[in-house]
Amino acid sequence: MAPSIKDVAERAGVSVGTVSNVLNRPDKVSLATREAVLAVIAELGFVRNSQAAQLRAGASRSLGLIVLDLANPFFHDIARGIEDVATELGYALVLCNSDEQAAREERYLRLLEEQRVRGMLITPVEVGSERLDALRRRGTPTVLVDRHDPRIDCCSVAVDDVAGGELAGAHLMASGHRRITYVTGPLALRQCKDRLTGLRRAVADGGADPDEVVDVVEVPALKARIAYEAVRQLFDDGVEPGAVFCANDLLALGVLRAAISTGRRVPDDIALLGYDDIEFAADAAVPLSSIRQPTLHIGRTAAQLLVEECDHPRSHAHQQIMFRPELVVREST
Amino acid sequence: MAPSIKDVAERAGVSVGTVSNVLNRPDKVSLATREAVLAVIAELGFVRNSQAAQLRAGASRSLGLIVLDLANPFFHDIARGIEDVATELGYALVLCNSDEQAAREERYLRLLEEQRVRGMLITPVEVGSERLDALRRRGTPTVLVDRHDPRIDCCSVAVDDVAGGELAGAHLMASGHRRITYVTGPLALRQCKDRLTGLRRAVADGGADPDEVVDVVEVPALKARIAYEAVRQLFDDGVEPGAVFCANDLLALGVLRAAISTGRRVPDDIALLGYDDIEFAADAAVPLSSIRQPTLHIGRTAAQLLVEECDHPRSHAHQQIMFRPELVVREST
DNA sequence: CGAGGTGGCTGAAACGATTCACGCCCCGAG
DNA sequence: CTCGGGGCGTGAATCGTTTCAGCCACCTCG
Repeated sequence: MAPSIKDVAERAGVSVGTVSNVLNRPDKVSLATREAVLAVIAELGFVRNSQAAQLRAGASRSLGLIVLDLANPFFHDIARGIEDVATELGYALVLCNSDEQAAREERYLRLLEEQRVRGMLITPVEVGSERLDALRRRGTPTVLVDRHDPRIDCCSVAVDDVAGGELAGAHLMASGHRRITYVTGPLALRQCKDRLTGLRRAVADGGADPDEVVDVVEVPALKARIAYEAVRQLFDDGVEPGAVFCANDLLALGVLRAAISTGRRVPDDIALLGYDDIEFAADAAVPLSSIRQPTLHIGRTAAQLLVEECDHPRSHAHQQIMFRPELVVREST
Repeated sequence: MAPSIKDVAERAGVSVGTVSNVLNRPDKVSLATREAVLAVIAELGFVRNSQAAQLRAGASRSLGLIVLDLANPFFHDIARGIEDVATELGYALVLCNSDEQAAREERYLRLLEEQRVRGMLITPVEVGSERLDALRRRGTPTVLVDRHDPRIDCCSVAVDDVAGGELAGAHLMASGHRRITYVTGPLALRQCKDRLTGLRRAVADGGADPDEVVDVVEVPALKARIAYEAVRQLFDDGVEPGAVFCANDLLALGVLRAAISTGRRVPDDIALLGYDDIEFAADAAVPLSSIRQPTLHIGRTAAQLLVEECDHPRSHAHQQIMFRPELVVREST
């Protein structure tokens, strides 16, 4: 089949040990031999079998990443940051998409553990997964991404959603709004709830009563269409929200569509603020103001923490890192 | 370190062969032994080392996929289709993102070959890559995705872009437009060129002169912002395109923004037709008509072809499959 | 009672790369 | 001339799993 190091050795008239040395510590081999071996490698089209190498070495040079949804620009950018750092530091990244299904997550966890990844980055479908815990106990360094789990002791990188909500609230208050509609996905999601908490806190800090200022419209999914329909319904009911803060940009896009399709002007009739600052936000019919999360940075940091733990397991100390989001003002507010 | 099959065997008081049998052909082992072994496996937290298994087996159960840009919904959906089929058929998928950089593609090709993937799915940065060719010659089954290369003999799955352009042209002609602006990325890209070819053909088929009907606006990148600026410029120059066909939805989103921000009505003042039917198309301020490519189906088919070749290399015959796109009419035309 | 079968299990070989203790050769110093 | 040492190479052991020839005990049937 594919030529092995042994075939190369035979053809070049040297021992397998020497071929291995050419590959891994060329300075230990005389120039003449090295060149002869390299010539044979090229001639035979030899490609190292990394499974065998890693089996012998006892540890691979790859990291596993399991995200909830690669189609989501938020996770996509995080993955990108992780990949960049992993590559820089000489690790390969195996990218997996759990699609928010525990069964898929479970399958990937097993797969990655069987492949003996050196470390794992994961946004778990639900915190406290048994399999994940087992993986950690068996000694695979693990970093939680966009999640914290106070019960388990490991590194994590997340974003302060309460602070994001505060940023939003402060911005809308500063623009003079005294009635703010919060369009959100299920409040059972921590992110959605935290952003509301922040929003109310900012309103209170502005000297107003959150209960009077903030109206909540909870929709069952973080999708543009759903928000569009919910807001159309609002309009039909005669409600005219002067300022809308959305739990993510997709919802905001839906609200924008509802406004534009009914002849309302943004930001004149309705101020609109999103969350996440996805790529489409800037290119929407009215460029959206949004709360930006430092996605690339999150990814980079997570990868750095993980590699640090992989490379220096003894001296490593777990860290829980919390990033602060940032307000991006465009034309919708 | 991690317990091996040998540790399990010792603890259970059986031979390693028996443990392996419990894992791989449980019917060959008596109930009592099987249960005893499984109990020890659970107790020790044994996880099979698939590197060793695959080394011994001489072939892995994983496929490699290298796409140009995972952030692009088109590729994302294709990847999804591939992943689904791979999983169904018992293969794992290793997902890589070349980001349209030849160097990254090259690196991933090497990585995947070293990992001995069983087969490869790829949208090459440029057709005729040396390394890819070498990989094929060395015997790794390969399927081209969204590309054809007449010079090399392998399976491929693509979409007929000329047909897509025709669909667009016919639709706009049928709506009574006798002046069509084609907003496109670099015509050096085959897709952009083919879609134009199709558009002109449809115009000719409709009994009109393509040179009179079709205006081309070529912009340097397939990005919303660029299209927005180009169309604003058009407006400033006093040009009023009655119908715009865009080489992809991102461009169309940019055109839509230009129209809305200048008070023009879609579709009344400008009919607008996109390409790809990305998720955002349906939720744009004015839901976009678009040409849909059967992305999931492309992915599924590509994976099926590849697995077929992997599983039956002797009887396999290469196929070049071409899908036809489909017109989706919404509110923008 | 013996031959033949069969179910259940054993143990060693093999996969391909890495590593390391050890040999060989040659040169220079004493 | 001898001894020591450095530079190059060698080849066997090793990683964890799978596979397969073969062994044992027991059963069945003539």
